Amino acid sequence: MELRGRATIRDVAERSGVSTTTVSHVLNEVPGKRISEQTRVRVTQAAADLHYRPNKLAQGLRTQRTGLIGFLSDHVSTTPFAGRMILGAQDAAAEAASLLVLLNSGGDPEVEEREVEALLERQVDGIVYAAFYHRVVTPPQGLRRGPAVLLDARGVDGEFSSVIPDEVGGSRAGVEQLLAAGHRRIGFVNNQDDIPARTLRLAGYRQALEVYGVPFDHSLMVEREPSARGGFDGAMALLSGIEMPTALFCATDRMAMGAYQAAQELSLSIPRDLSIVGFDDQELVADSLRPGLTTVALPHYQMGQWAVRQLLEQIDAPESQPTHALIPCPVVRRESVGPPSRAVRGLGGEPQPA
Amino acid sequence: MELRGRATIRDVAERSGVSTTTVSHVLNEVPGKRISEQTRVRVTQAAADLHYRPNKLAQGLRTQRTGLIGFLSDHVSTTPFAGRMILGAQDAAAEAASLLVLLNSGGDPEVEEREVEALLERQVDGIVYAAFYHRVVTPPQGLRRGPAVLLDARGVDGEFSSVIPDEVGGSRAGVEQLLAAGHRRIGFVNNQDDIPARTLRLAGYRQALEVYGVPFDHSLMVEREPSARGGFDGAMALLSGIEMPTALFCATDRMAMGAYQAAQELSLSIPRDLSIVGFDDQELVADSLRPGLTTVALPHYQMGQWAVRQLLEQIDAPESQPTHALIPCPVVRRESVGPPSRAVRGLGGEPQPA
DNA sequence: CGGTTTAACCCAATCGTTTAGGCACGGCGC
DNA sequence: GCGCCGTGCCTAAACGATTGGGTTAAACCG
Repeated sequence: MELRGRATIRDVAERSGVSTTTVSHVLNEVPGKRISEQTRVRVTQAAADLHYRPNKLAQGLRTQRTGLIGFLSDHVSTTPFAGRMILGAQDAAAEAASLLVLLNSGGDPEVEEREVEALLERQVDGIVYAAFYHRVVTPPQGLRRGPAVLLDARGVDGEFSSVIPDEVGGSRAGVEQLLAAGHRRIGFVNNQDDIPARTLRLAGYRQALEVYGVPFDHSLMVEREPSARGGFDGAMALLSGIEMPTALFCATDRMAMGAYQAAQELSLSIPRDLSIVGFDDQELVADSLRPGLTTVALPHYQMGQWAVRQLLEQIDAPESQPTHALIPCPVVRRESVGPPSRAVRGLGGEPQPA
Repeated sequence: MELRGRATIRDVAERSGVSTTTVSHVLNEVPGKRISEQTRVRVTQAAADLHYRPNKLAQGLRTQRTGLIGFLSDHVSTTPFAGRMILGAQDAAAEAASLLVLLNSGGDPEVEEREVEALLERQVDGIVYAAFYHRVVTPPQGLRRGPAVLLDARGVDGEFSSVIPDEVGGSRAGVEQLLAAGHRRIGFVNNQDDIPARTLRLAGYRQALEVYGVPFDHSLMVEREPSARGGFDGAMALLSGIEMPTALFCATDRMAMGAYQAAQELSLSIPRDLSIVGFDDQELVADSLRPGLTTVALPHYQMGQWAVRQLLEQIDAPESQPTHALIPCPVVRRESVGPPSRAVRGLGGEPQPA
C-alpha cells in the first residue's frame, strides 16, 4: 500500500524477471513480437500485483501523442449551451481515450494567442476552438500549428474544419409546425443582433412560407434584442397591430418567454388564442413555461461530438482537406402550438403545401 | 517558419553556443547560479529567435509537477451552474499557470474510479471533485492517493477539504428581504428532495422569522419537486388557503417561476398583491421573469475558485489539515418584493426585529 | 610562486516510456 | 560437425527537459 509513489515499468520488469522492453511489449500487445506464454502471464501478473499504470507523461514524451485535446472557447462555460458542447466533446474524446483540457479566453484575441501557446506547450494532440454562439471568427494564428477544428463557428476563410447548426433548416421546420397547424399569419420576432442566426433564421422562415405558398409580409417581422424584454416588446408590437397574427415564431427561447408575458398582458391564452414557437431549446426556459414551449433545438451535443471526432481523424491523417458540417436542428414539440383561433381563422381558404 | 517541429532546449543551446544546462539556468532564472550578462542576453535572444517554448511534458516528467488539475464531476457541464464553478476554478488555476482537465462520470461510482485513475496516470497535481448540487458524497477511493478538494459537496467524513454554500445564511437573508418589507405571513415553497438544501434552507427561513419574532407556522410550508410545475402546485396550495400569505419564499428559482404562473392564474400582480423571493439566481430565469425575481445567489464562481486555490495550497504543503469553507450566498435584488398588500396588511401591529 | 577562491560554465544522470537493432540458443537439414 | 533459421529476449538510444556535482581559468593572497 504505497502512499504516492506509483510502480514504474522497471518495477514490473524486476518483479517478473525480464527487461522493461519485454514488459512494454507484453503490456502494449505489440504486434509481431514473439513472447512465450509463460513470460506473458508472469508480466501481466506482476503488473497487476503492483497496480502498475504507465506514466502518460513519459509515454507522451516518447510517442509524441499525449491523448490531450485542447478545448478553447471565447465565453463558453458560463452559458448553459456550453455544457452540452463540452459534454459531446468529452464523450467523443473518451472514445479515443483522450481527455479535454479546458481554457477560455473571455474573447480577448491577445489572451487567445497566449492560451493556444499554453496548449501547444503541453503538446496537446489538437485543439477545438469553440464559439458560444454560432458566428464567423478569425481564429488565433497559433491554431495553424497543429490540427484544429472550429466548433459552432465558421472560419473567415475555409481553412479549418468546422461545424455549425443548420439554422435555416431548423427555422423552416419550426415555422412549418405553425403552418401545418393551420396558421397563415405568423409573426416573426427576430433577433436584432448582427450575427448569422439573424439572417439564417429569417431565411428559414421565408422558405417555410414559400413551401406553403404564403407570401412574405414584412409587417409581420420585428427585430429586437434577444432577451425576454426584447421578446416582450416585439410580441406586443405585433399583437397590437391592426391585423393580429395567430402565431409567433421567436428567434430565441428567451424572446419566446417575453412573448408569453405579452400574451398574458393582452389576456391571450396559449395556444388557444396564440401559438408560439421558439428557438434554442433552453430546457430551463422551454420546459418551465406554461404551457411548455415548442421550440427548435440547437444540436450542441452533436456539434461537440462531431468536432472532436473530426479532430481525431485529422490527427491521424494530417494533410487531409478541411471539411465543414451542418448539423440538423430538430423540433421539440411541447404544448404551445394549436390551431389558429376561430376569431381570425379562415379569412381566405386553406392553402396547402405547394 | 517551421510547420510543426518546435525548437528544443538543445537548439537554443547550440545557437547561443552554451550547454543546455546554462540555457535552463538562464531561462528559469535559477537563483544562486552565476551567469555573465553576455551569456544571458545571448541565450534569451536565441530563445526568442527560435520561438522556443519548453516542452511541458518533459518538464513535468523531470520535475514531477505537470501544472494540470483534474476536475471531476458527476453530472456537471450540463447545468448552467457548472459553468460558473468551472470558470472560477479555471481562473484560480490560471493564477498558478495551471490548466484544468475536465472529466465527468455521469454519477456512476465505477466510472468515477476509472476516471480518477485516468487523471492520476496523467500525473495531475491534484483533483477537484465537484458535485453539481450541494450534497454529501463518498468520493472515489483513488482520490486519497493525491491532493483533492470537494467542491459543492461535503465528504461523509471530514477527510477532504471541501467548500459549500452557506445555505442557511442565504436563506435567512432572502426571507429577511420579505420581513423587512413588512411581510409577516410568508409562505415557504420548499424542495421535497432529500438533500441538504431542503433542511438548511428551512433552517434559514426559521431563523429569519425568529429574528423578527414571528412564530413558525407549519401550515405556511409546502414541499414539492424543484421544478416550475412543483412551484406552481405549491404556490397554488398556499395561495388558496384560508388565510393567504402576502409573500412566498421559494426554494429554487424554477419553483419561483411556477409561483409566478400561479399568481397569474389567480390574477395576483407581483409585487403588488404578492411578493416573491427565489433561490439560486439562475440568471436565465430570474432575470427573464416579469417583474425581475429577487433571489439568493449560489456562489458557484467563488466556490470553484476557492476549491482550486485550496488545492494548490495543499499541493505545496502536503500533510496539511483539511479545511472546510462556507461561502456566503448574497441576495440579488430585483423587483419581485414590495410591501404587503393593503387587503391583508395590518392585522395586528408591526412587530420589529427583536 | 604555490595555493585558495571565485566566476562561469559543462557533463552526465535522471524522470518513465518506447523501439530499432542486436544476441544467444536450440533444432534442423545435409 | 557445420551453417542456418526461428524463437524469445535484451541493450541502449531516444523523447526534452532539470540538476547535482564537477571542471577550468583567472584573480587573489600572503
